[in-house]
Amino acid sequence: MSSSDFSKPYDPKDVEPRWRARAEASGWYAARDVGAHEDSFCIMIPPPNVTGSLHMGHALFITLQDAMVRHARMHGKNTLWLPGVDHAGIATQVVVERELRREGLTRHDLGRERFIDRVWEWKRRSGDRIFEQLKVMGASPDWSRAKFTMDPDLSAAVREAFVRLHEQGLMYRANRMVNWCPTCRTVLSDLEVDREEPEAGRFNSELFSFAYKLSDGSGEIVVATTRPETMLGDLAIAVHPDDPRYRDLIGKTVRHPFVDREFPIIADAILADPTKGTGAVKITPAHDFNDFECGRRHGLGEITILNPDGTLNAEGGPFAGMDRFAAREAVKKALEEKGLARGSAPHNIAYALCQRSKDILEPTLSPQWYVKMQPLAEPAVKAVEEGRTVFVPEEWTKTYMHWMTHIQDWCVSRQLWWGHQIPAWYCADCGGTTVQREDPSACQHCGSAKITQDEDVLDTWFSSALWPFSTLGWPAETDALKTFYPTTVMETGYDIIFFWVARMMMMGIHFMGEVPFSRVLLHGLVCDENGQKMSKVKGNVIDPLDLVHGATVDQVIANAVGKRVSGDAVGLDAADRKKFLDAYPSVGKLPEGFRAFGADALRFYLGAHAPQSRKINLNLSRLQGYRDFCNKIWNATRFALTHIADVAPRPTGDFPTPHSLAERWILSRLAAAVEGVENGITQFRLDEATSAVYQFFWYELCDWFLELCKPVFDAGSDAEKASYKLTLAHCLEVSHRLMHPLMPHLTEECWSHLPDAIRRRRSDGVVPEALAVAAFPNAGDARRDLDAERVMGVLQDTIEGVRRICAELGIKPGAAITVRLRTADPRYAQTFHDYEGALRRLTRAREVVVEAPGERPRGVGYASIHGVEVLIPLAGHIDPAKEGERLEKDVAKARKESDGITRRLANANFIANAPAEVVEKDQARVRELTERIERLGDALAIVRELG
RNA sequence: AGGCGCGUAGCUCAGUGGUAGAGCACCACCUUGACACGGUGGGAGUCGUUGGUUCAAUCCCAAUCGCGCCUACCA
Repeated sequence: MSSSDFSKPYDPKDVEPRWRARAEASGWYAARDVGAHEDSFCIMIPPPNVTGSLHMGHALFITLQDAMVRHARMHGKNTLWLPGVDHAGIATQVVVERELRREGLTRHDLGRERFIDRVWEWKRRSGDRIFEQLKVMGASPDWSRAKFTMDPDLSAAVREAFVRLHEQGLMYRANRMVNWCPTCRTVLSDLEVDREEPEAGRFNSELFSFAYKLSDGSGEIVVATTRPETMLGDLAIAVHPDDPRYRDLIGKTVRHPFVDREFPIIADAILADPTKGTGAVKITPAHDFNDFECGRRHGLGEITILNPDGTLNAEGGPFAGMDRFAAREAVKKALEEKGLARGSAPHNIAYALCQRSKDILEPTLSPQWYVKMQPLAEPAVKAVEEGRTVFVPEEWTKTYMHWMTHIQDWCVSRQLWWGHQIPAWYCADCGGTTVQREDPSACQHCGSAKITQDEDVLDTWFSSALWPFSTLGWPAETDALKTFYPTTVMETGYDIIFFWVARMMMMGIHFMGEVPFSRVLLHGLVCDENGQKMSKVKGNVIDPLDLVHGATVDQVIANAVGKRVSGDAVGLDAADRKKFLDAYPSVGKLPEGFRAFGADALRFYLGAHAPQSRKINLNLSRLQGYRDFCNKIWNATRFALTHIADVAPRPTGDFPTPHSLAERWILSRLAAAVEGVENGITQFRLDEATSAVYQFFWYELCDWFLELCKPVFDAGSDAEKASYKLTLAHCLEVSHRLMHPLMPHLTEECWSHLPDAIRRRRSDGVVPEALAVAAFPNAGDARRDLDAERVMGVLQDTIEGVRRICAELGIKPGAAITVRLRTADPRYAQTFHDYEGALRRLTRAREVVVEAPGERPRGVGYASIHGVEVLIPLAGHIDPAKEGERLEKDVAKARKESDGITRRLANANFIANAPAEVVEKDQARVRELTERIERLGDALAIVRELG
């Protein structure tokens, strides 16, 4: 067995790579194509971009999905987590073009074929890097099924989908207004457009006014624009029909000052708004969405003035060849010179920017392919209305519905080279379009061989929309599809509901006849400590791998601002450091830099946040806390192993028969933890799962049960020892299985060290090869025992009471004290007797005496807990002033609580309306408090006499 | 402009119609043979503000302030 020697401190750098290697050599994560859907569990990994490297968003989805997947697998489900990467059209092409630019080349220098070869080469070089990084995080997908959206089979699925949609009249080509990016030289879908709002209190543009002279020489009409250069494409001026300023001008024409053109002043109540600008709008049908509509309404035609690169074409007349921004200034200047300028005013517009290049987009007229959305959207809306697909958290349902019911046709063609080329061929002879599955050799319509394929490729999201079934072999009717479609869960970020989730819903229902997944789980964004989105510009990006492997603060900052330098972090300046430290104040508390927190600690940390919160603000000191928890698990296991090597086998198929109160108690708490984790994982509340297990393991198993084991191991009878050993070993073993979906590496390592006798066997009696393929804990592993919890609670509170007296009276831990416990309850008395050794050990008392209630001697530290009186005689040592202060504090606390409840009980309306159990609980509590106050009062009186 | 979300301890976050919880941080004590990446004890919040519903509101409703996100428009 490859395992550590359990050398002292926990070291993830040692543990994690070893288990990663073992997992890779194993078949643990393989799913089976059984052809039957029952008992299957399937999640499709949201495919990261080939260009990408691991970021916090990936780390988060790996944590959430892997926990669900491991949990399902351990429950014996036929579990498929299918990994893959996306070709990410624009993103990848941009990266490769950037690389070319460093060699002084553009893609046009290479030509389409050689450029695509180049991208493939780049993909081969770096394409699997993201998988390696997923492995570092401990992800457990079925690697043998890894897919790439440009694989031959997935490309065939894309073409099949395109052709079918075309045959069904749902895929069509149209000449419409689109958002054009002059830098990327492609059209973008509405979703790929970013809006840049102006900063508060600042103007980002100006509204420039100028006059058109009327053709008949009778005057002029003044229009206003933020884009003066577009006037070169103007074909009308629109005014509101009821606007008295312009009513008489309707029907007249104006003369263009720079090109030989006359055009009319028209009435358009839809577009013209008398309250805006001058009330007269210049109409540029080819370069504005509203103007285009207006132009169509009035049959104005369109004049395109821009080249694809954003320079002006021949229509620009004297301005032809100029860049659009240069042309803007030139047009303004020319208008001034002609005496047509009418001033300008500061103005604000929300620029439409390219998501990739950040360039300002130009609305342009262009022929593109569209998918008709309405017939696809309707069933997808219905599916959610009927609950066949459910969103968690459910408030996203509204967002989905709103978008789906206001949906526009989807522009799916892109003027790129990297992607799935559109399977449409245009005939030079008859002008017809041939769309088919196999590359045609002749025009479908006239038989001509002079056909050329559409140059464009499909939007990346088109192939992504098919992901839940294209990855399972569609369009063939495969066993994989039968087994895993519809998938169980789709887990992803809320930021791609429209891009991806909605489109998968539509395509899944359309092509498969069934929703692609029954639950959509949406997680939030991982942000910096102050809640700011991570970005290179802000300098607050943290690479999860730095957290896993450890790094100096400077290295992390270098990554954050994108100044990754091998070796030293050269080039960092004070501003970079300040930006980063402002974003992460708690880094100041990590003097030795970032330790290797390990993938398990990072997973546990990410899992500890409510997944449905919109933001997860990265807090490094909290992460450190979970790293400490890993160490705690490590050490507890290490301690236990020194005692349980000879543990007896667990009674067949059941949990140990608990002999003592402490054992019954810890098994009961274990049952609670099992329940908490089970519910947490199945209800998409990993935070509740992590907290259940953290609470149990640290505060119950380690702080109490382990400590209660020690006196038994020291001085118990053989039978007692054997029993405690079994219970301890059992709790550990179940804990390891319980925590495995959250912390796969650490738990594998710890579990591998447990004696075979204690490890849960499979139904065939064989010890599983690893936790990854072991059974998840269930009701057979532990049982709640509320009676044990109650009595144990008294013992715990009594011990804590003694400690508090000692701490607050300043009694040194070494002092030889005698603790007297007085109770009239024989059950408690028996418990105190049974745990006399533990009581001494845990309170550091020399002697513990259990006795019946009686007169109180003078000079004692005193407390009253659950009717148990705790007395610590300290004749000679005690400071009456301190003891008095302590008792007064206790009395005040009890009185305050009691008063509050009494006030409530005095309210007749409360008695009449509140549920009976609430009233009874209150009454019982008041009785207890009254008794306590009485006894504390007596004690206080005696102390006052002394003082 | 419309929609959504958030505002709880110094920080990061859970939570509930019955007078509040965690981790970290803080204070004091303890180097006890799993762990100082530890143990013990302690302090700390008028649950953004104002109204309303209720016997009872941090929780439900309304308004308001502050922050964030999304969608749309912008001559």
